[in-house]
Amino acid sequence: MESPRAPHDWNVTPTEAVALQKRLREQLILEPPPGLRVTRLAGADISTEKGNDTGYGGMVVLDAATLEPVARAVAAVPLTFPYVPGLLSFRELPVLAAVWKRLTVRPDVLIFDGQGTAHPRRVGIACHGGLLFDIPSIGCAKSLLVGTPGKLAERRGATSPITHKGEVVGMAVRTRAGVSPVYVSPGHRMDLDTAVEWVLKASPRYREPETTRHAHRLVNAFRRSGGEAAELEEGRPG
DNA sequence: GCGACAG
DNA sequence: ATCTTGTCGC
Repeated sequence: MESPRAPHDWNVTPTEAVALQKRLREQLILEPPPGLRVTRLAGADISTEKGNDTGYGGMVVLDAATLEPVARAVAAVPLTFPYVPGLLSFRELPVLAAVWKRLTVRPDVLIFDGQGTAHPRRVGIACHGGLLFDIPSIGCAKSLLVGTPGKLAERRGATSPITHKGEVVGMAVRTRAGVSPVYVSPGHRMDLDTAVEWVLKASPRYREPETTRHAHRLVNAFRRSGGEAAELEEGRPG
């Protein structure tokens, strides 16, 4: 008997990856679990360096009320898939899956650095990762892959739908007044409104969510340390 | 065919 | 994403 969310093989070609995305898309649940209570938020990211094919990944779990780090984990894994626009998850998720196994404190929502449904086939890394880890997830990207947002006010909190081929696939969200917006879209077990709500709550001061900022700093420190986890695994100021 | 193209 | 110093501006 096959599990509803049996992990698939990562050893695939770009053509096979596209076919897999079309199947994964059908498994997406674009609605949050009834009565979802978010007490912990987490951010995921990976860092790489030019002459090295290693992906240094990390995740940081934050208390949703204070946005203070409560747990973290890292993992260094060889990268076997190239960066291809639209297939980012096949390059980064093998690394994040190793990190996820080491993360003992489970978050209620996981925010990815990349798109959710604002994707050519509506299966960005946030969707794929949400399905893989079976967790409510959000895609929060710094730039667009597809779609066009309408004009949005300069004040923090302003939003404008991102339309692609006649449908709303995400939302441009101004997390900081007068600064470029971030592009938010639901991953899995999530809807657009809830995704926007949490990205704004997680970004009280800077353009990017604290989840992403913490994860970004963690993986960069991890990479520069040459893959020496050591103190990076336990609580340490960001 | 041409241009666009998350990280 | 990464390679990289200084510099303009609040």
